[in-house]
Amino acid sequence: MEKFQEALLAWYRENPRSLPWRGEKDPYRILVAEVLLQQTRTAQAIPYYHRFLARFPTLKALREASLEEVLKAWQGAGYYRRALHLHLLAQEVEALPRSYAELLKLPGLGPYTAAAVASLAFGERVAAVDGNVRRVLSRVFALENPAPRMLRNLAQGLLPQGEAPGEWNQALMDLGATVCLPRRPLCSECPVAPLCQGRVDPGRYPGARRRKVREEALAALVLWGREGVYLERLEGRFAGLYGVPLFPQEELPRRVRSFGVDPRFAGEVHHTLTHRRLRVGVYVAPWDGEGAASRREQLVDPGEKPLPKLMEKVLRQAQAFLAHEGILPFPHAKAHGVKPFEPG
DNA sequence: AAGACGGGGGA
DNA sequence: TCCCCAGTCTT
Repeated sequence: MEKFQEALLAWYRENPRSLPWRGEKDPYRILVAEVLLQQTRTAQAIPYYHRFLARFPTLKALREASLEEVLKAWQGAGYYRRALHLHLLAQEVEALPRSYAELLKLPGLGPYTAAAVASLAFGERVAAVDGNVRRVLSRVFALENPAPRMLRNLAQGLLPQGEAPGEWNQALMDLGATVCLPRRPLCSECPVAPLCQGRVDPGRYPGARRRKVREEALAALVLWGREGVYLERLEGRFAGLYGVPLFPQEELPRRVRSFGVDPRFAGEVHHTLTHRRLRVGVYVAPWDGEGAASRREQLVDPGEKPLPKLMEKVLRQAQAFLAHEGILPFPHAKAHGVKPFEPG
């Protein structure tokens, strides 16, 4: 496999991607990049990388911030548990541990991220196996459905002796990201194509994972007043973020009764998650919190809270409806701009 | 082993 | 539409 290593390293020296965290030495900044990159495309992660680090430049700054501030900086990036784990981790350790084994114990760090940080920041000889590496190795060795364990062993055995482990890991990932593409790989440009056992049928390796998408009918209740909208801290899905009450469609009558309101239908919004298609009926009602003193203080400007994209859609829909009806919108209306109301 | 967890981009 | 992304955590 020496030829494989030489060919890939030679290619990488000529074709490295230019990324904000390339050449970065600060383990904390490397960690933030790697966590942001979990299940997230590089192009999507880059703006958040800059935003997050501008706000929390050091582990200490992150530690001293509130969870809500951290989530606010993460808003829009998705998989919000990542932000929670980063904040948690900052409380747990004074400084980042320097070994793979210790890094693996931290919340939010699995085999990939621990290996990436250990190799990139501390030069440890551990292979980082992400989706790119999985795809590259599956093709090179014609593996249709390799187990994570055997893939890690395989990658570990491939680490070259004379090369910095971090460089090697990045070389493998760059190849996957720019040449060994999921669909229609650019085999004619691939430095290891002559050694690739899967080249005859790249689409076969690794085999496709199928996922079933289920539909969910929900209702959102937008209670608005002069001071803002009634928001609560969400649990389960979008845990830690804020939003208007969201529940299964069939619970609408019960929830309406419990708030003592008489809402109007403001339209529907759709939102897709990895394994779910959400169809959300938006219902709006004026509300001043009367008869529910404990809730009155929850009337806030949504712009101040970390909201998931779904809630932004819901609020936009509600606000468009109110504008269409000539009703005074809630304070945050201007922040998002008013879109024409579209019935149905 | 399977499901949950966001959001977006490319074919 | 479907795929899947520099994955991790929980049943």
